Amino acid sequence: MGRAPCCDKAKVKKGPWSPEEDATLKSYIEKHGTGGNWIALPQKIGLKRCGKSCRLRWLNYLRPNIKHGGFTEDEDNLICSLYISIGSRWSIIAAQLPGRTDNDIKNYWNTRLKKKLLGKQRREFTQALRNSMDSKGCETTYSISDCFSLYPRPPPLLVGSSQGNRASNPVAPHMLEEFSYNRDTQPNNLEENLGTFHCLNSDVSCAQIHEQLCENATCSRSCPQLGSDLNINFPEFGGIPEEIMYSVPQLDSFSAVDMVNCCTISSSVSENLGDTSSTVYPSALITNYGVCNQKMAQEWTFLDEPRLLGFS
DNA sequence: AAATGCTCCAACCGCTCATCC
DNA sequence: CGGATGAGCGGTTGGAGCATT
Repeated sequence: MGRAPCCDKAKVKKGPWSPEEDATLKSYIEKHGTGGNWIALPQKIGLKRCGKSCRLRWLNYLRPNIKHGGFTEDEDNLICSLYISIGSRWSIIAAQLPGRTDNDIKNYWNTRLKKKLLGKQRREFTQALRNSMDSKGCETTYSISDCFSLYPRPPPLLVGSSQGNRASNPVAPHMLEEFSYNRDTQPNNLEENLGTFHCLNSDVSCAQIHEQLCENATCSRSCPQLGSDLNINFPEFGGIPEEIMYSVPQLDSFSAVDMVNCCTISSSVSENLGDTSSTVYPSALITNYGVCNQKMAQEWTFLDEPRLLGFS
C-alpha cells in the first residue's frame, strides 16, 4: 500500500494555469506568505489546485526576480561545468544562477545545451577520425590505439582497488541504471551502432568482455568463444550513438570518454561519477580500458601507476 | 493548405528526506 | 522510536507552436 495522496485528485484542476489563478496565488502569497503549508494553501484561497502544484507554480513562475530564457554564454559555461562536476543536481546548479529555477535549467540542458555541446564535440571527433581515415587509407577498420590517438590526453586514472581486493559487485547501481536508460533510448541495437574495433591485445580474453556486454545489454550477435577476439562492425562512423556507456563488472573501474570535456573519465569502485550522459565512445574502448592503460602507458604520463585491471 | 514531425517547456508524478507528534 | 505528513527534488510527460514535407 502506498502513501495517502496529498489531495483529492478528482477535485483538483490540472493543466496550465489561468491568469486568474496566477493572480489569486500571487496576491495571496505576496500579502501573507505561504504560511509554511502548501497543502492547506489552495483551499484557504479558493483555488481548485493541489498544494504541490501551487508551490511549483510560485517557485518556477510567479515568484519575483525569475528570469526566463535568454541564457548567456557565461550561464551556459557555468551550467556545463557544474553538470560535469556534480551531475544533474539541478537545485544546486540553480543556486549558482540567480533568477534561474532548477526546472528552467533542467529543461534548458535537456533541450538545448546538451545537444549543442554533444553536437560540437561529435563533429570534431568525427572530423578527426575522417582525417585519420584519409591519411591511413583505411575505410572501416580501426584499432583501439588509432582511436585513442585522436584523444591524446591521458585518463585521470582514478583506479581504486587492486585485483586482490575487488569488491563483489564493482558496478555502482547508478551506473547500471544509466546504462539501461541509454540502451533503451537507442533506436538500433548495439551491433548497428558500434564501429569496427579490433581487440589487439591477445593477452586479454575479449570474449569475456563480450559476455559481459551480452549479459548487460540486448545484443543480437552470438558471443564468440572464449579466447577469440571481439570484433564489432559497423559500416560508417556516423553511426556512433550519442550516448553509449558500458559498465563492465570484470573491470575494477569504469571508464568512458567525456565528449563535453574532451577527456577520458573513469571511476573506481566506490566513486560516484554522477551523470555520464556526456560520455560518447565506442564500447570497445571503454571495455578495454585496462588494455588501453597498458598499451598507452609508455606514451602517456599517468597520474598513478597504471595497472591492468580486472581480467582474469 | 494539410499532414506530419520536431522542439520546447510548463506541469505532473513519484520518490526521498526532514520534521512533527 | 516510529509512523504520518509535508517539502523538495529530479525524471518524465503532454501539448502548444513551429518547421518541414
